[in-house]
Amino acid sequence: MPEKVHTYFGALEDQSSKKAPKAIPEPTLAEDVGRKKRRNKKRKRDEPTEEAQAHPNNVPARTEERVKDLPPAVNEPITVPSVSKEPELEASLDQTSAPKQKPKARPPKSFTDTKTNFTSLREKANSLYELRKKLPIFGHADEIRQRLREQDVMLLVGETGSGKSTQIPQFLVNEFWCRPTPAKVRQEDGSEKSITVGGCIAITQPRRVAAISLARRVAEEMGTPLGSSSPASKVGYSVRFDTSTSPSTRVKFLTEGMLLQEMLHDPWLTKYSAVVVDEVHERGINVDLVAGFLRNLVSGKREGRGGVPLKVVVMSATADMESLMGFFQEGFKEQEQEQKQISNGTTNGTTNGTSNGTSNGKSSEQGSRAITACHIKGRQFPVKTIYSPEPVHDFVDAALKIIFQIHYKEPMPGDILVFLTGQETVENLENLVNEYAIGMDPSLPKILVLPLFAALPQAAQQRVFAPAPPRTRKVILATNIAETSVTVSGVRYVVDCGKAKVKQFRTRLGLDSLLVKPISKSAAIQRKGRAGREAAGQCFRLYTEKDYLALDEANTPEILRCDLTQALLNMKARGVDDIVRFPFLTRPPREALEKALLQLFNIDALQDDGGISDIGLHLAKLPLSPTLGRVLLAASENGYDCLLDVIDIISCLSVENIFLNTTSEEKKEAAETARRDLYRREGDHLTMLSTVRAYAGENVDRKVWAERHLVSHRAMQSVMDVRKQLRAQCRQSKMLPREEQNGHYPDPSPDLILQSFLAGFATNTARLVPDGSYRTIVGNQTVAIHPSSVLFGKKVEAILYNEFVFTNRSYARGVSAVQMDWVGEALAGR
DNA sequence: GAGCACTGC
Repeated sequence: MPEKVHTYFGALEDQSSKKAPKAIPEPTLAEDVGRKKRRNKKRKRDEPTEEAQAHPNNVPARTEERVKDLPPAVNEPITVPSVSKEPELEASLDQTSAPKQKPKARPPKSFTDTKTNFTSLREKANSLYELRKKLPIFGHADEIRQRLREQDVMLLVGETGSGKSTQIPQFLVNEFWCRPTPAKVRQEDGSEKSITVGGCIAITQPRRVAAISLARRVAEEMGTPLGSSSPASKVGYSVRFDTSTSPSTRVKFLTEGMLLQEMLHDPWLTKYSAVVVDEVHERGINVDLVAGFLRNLVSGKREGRGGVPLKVVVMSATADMESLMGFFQEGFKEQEQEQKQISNGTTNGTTNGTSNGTSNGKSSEQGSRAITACHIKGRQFPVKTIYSPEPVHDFVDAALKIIFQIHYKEPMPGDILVFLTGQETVENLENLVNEYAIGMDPSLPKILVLPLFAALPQAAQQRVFAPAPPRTRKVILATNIAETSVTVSGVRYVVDCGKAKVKQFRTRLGLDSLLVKPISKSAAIQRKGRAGREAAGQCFRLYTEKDYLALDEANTPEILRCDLTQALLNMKARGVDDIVRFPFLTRPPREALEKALLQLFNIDALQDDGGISDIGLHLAKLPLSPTLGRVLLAASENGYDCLLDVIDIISCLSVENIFLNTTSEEKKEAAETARRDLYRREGDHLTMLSTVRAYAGENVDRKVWAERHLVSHRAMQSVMDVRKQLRAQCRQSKMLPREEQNGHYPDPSPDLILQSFLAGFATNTARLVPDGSYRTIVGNQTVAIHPSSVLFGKKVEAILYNEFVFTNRSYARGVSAVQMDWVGEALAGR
């Protein structure tokens, strides 16, 4: 039986004690994104077939007559015969609180599509509607709409399974405030310009897969084609390398990074009537920036939107709403104070209607200035927690015992998901389980061990999603990837080691460290929840209850753990002059901010007065770290050939490792032989270049080529995507000639290439000292060349490195040999 | 002698 669904709404009455309807598993977000072209082609091929299968009696319509009488894209109702009252459809008709608008005052653009089978799309949508009605959030549609009519900012806690990500955009899309609105904005020269503001809802997601699969699901539910597949499509998405929207798009799922990028070009987000920020609790650095910019946008005078409000919905799965509430309130307060000062302090009624954490909306004199909050309980089956009675020293060993204990005692079906720290522990445990399984009682069900980590080739990852063979229990050994990015169905038992590898940037040393640390309570709860998606489950924590209680409440926000150079560049490019006054959701330490500013000065991204330079503006628009972007600009001054070569290398540096890890001795030797013709004695940078050139020049079968050279085909596909994007961007900004010359590339010039790199990485250098070790030139830290480098074990005058990381010791990764006088010149030039 | 997870016009 499902747990009781308990739902309450702000300060309103408690509606608990309703029984939950039968759970519907959310669509899994685990599907492979694949490559853009392949998917786009596939989608076009597959969709009609899928529909035909779903409705065997429905002959796919070729006809135009069905299509031509479709209403325009906006306000097109889906007829739901069995439902007497569908709140969503009434939204645009309900004018009790909305200002009256002539229905056809400004008819939205209509685009016709003669190819899509709209009838079958609608039938699908109608059948999905029955499932939507059962989502915990569904009953609150009216209330949510009502509140957002009155207020601009809403905070929504929606637990896993509440349906918030798919339903909220549908609740809002037909609201009167969500229509394109004509507005006048004052331009820099003082003249007025007429523009259209709004009409579209943006929903941000931290991950690409989530953005794409949510868009696909919402398109189905709304009975509209997806993205660019039809000009009449109302739902689209936008992620790097893959944007699929149409002229009629009204609901757009995008990654946080993509929204930031859009904001660089359109700071007032004039396309949007609302921005829904989903999964804020994950607190990636991009979501912090988005939140800061949005706060400035809603609490400011909206002059760039001609005064048209922007609605902001901030959604989180965990209940830490107080800090968010305070965050947005402060923005409104600051603005009130400013206005007070302007109007000489004679305004009245400045009390904010949100003092006790909730707002009843109507009473607030600030109207749209108030913030409203609501909490929707999720749908989750109960999960029993079993703690280790004693502290555990070896969690691999402890996990092994628990896995077999579960397997012997617990009934089938019920797969086991084990959370470990990394590839190494996963592979160790994999071997152990397989060894023990050999001696298992043959009358017992079999065990199928499946590793799952990001570096695993795609095909191996997919095995995890296949259902277990008969009489077999799946044991999935996963890293953090299974905590948020990937949902595995069939899991009823979770084993949680309580640890994860965490990356932490140490400002003072300019060093990234990757260390095993205890997870937070909210991560522990998230892991546990993975056992209760489909039925009641159990979670075995390989730590004591006391240890659990001592854990941090939430994960450390990324903004406190990473290099801030890129974030600050983005802010500067958006015209934030005073970084210290920027509304940070969590303020990073002053030292970290200063260090990042210094770095931006060092690469000429800022002028002496702290304002952004032309170089900085250019860098902000590149899909690269500012440092790599600087290298690209430097290379462009060394001629087309150098720039093309540097693009190839930068493309490699901005994706995961392109060389496959070799585990066995045997493979290692094979790899050495296979890769010998790729290795360059100048170092890793030139080795990457020769690899990209060889891969790109392979016309027969790149996959086979990659396998033979023990190069990751998946990584190389990303490299080619980045390379293409960077080349296109360089052509656009005239750094490369318009035409792509597909000719023969001359031999690279290692000196020019490495000198270009020094323009961004002059401080990432080390020299050989008499004892045979390397010391950083700035800071005099000892650093060792990473074993994955082609220069590992070699001694050269000086090295340039891409990354300085600490695991067991300090390593330089991505290393090339440079001359000391180049380094001297690069450092003197600043 | 070694590789947590995400992400970008």
